[in-house]
Amino acid sequence: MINNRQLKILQLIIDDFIASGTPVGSRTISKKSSLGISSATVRNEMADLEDLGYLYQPHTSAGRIPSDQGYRIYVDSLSLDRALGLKERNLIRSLLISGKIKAEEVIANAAELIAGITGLVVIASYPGFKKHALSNLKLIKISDSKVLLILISDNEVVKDLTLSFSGTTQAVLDEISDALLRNLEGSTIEDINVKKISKLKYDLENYEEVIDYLVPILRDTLRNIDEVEYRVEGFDNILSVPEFSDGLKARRMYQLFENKSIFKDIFDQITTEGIDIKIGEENEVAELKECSLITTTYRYQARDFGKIAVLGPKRMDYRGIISTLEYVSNTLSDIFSGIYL
Amino acid sequence: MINNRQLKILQLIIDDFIASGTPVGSRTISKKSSLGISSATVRNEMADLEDLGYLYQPHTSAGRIPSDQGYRIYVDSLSLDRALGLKERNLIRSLLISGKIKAEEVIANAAELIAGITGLVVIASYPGFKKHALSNLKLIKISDSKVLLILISDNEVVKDLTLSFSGTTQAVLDEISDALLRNLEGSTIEDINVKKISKLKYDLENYEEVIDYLVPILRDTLRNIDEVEYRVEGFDNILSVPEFSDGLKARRMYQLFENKSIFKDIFDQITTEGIDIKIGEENEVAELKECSLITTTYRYQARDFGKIAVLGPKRMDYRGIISTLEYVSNTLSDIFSGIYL
DNA sequence: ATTAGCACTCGTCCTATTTGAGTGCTAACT
DNA sequence: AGTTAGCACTCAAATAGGACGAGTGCTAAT
Repeated sequence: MINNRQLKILQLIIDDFIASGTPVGSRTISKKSSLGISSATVRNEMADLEDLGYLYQPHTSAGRIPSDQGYRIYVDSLSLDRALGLKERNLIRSLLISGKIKAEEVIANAAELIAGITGLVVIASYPGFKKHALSNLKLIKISDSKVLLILISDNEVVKDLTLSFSGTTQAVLDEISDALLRNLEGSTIEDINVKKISKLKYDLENYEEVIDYLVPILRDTLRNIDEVEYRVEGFDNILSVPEFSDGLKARRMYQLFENKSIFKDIFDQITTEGIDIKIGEENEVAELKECSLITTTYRYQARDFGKIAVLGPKRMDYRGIISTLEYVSNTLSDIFSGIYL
Repeated sequence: MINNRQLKILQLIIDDFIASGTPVGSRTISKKSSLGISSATVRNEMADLEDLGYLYQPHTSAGRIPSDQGYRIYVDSLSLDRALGLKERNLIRSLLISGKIKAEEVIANAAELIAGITGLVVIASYPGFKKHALSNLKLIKISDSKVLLILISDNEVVKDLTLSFSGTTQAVLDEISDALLRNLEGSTIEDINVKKISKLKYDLENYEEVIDYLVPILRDTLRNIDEVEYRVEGFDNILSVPEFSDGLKARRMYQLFENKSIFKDIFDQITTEGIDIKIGEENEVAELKECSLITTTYRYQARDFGKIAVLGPKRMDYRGIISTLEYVSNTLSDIFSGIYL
């Protein structure tokens, strides 16, 4: 299929293209390569590599550019040994263990760090909420017509929701809160349904009316809780990437990120644990077919994962990004498993 | 100083420049104007207007562009009668009264609406928190080591803060919450100090230790509550504005908005109530000296105001934006005063 | 005071022309 | 049989040169 020398040449071409962004010619490779090969030979090999679909020419008299397939074989053959030095590792770890309390903040911090290192956009997902058990709950009076509902899950995620709810006192709300919690504690959010809520009536005989009023509001509210939340860091980086810096493309990217549902699409295509790489057309999300996406998962609790993705042009530093992402996600897993407490 | 005809010509030039974005020549004005004036005459007047500092030429053989001073006199002479038709007013009002519950959502909604209408960036500030009285408070257990503090002010703003706080039960937290509220209710957030919190000890004899632990945490937390929060809508619009659409400028703008403190600077320069217009160099914020900023205030409660600003290139539709902003802020004031309940 | 007319300026657009980085192919070399 | 020197060829990008035209300022006539 592809012989050793061809692979070596392909790697050199891609390395050069990633660095320069311009099509790579045979002479450049001939000079660089330690193989002691003339440009004519390189030309012959390049022609073969093009026939195999790993390279293409933007126009006849230009150098070569890697195709998605070319990037793929390049990435698969990448060696990650010593990609990250001890210094870098220590720096990353110390920046991750920065004393943030909330899981959200830790993740946001990590995403920002990766964005800084890679100069690309980072998308992170927080652990889910719907699939976790309710561990605490409180209704708090905001005003005569509004009540705040606070939900806390056993993975320490906090949700607050404002309900329209009038004519009550905090004392009554406290009683209702206690009763709700008694009945719902331990249920997962998605298991909380009308039946469970309605049972409260037996528990709170004096407040039947209030319960009747509250049930439909609560049901609708719970139904609309998002399963996962997302965080984007380093969007501004993309505005400096030549591939995206014209106004129209930048705007499309911005608008893409405004609709949170895109993040679900992006992450749902990743089914494996650990590092996953989607190059160009390999992406199922249409808007990202000009991009590469490197994703990793971090372990949050026993069986719960969050994901972190780096998004950028296909021409990106795969080696560095993979190593960084791998190290950060491992460190996050350690942090959440309590190793650094 | 400047005579009637000169003003008229200046207005025509600026109208044309706002619409076209290209320097305006004497022939264009001569044809458009109802004054029945030849291009030569217009040229003479234009030369005078340039001497007066209202116009300038980007290069010798080009038409004229308004200076900041020119925009200023143009804006000051603007008539706003019937700038907004009944249809538009009704549409705006109906979109504002969209059944949102939270004040934050109402404002975000309004900002988005204005961004859509004007095609520019909108920055809105929510009413403050520190200067309002505390109306409700609750400590909620998140996990063994974390507690959530919910603060509600009498202007219905909700703040939630996560505290590091271990080894307690919800029952204890409820008692402490009640005691805290008894002592602090009605105080403004900025008035809550160590002395007030410490008095709790007399109220909660059994929990001295807990209180000792809580006091410094609470004090630091309260000190760090932001006075005002901000919301930006329509940032993507700026990516389509020719004046800002190159990558570097767009990135600078994005980064400018990432540091929330810039919003304080932007709004602090506005001291008047109602519509305020800052054109180019009139802006005290250095990064906005190429922009125009139109701000308005809306009344939230008796003596509390929020602000909404439209930010864009100096070449913007002042008339339309001012009218829209004025109408929206008035309608918001009405909504918050309860007229539409 | 206004305007027609004219010379002049200068950015923009269009059209060669040149340049140079690159290719593919062939024939000679090892 | 694989490698390489050599050469003709291609084509994007850079350069140079007009021509164009939108604009000005000034002057002289109305």
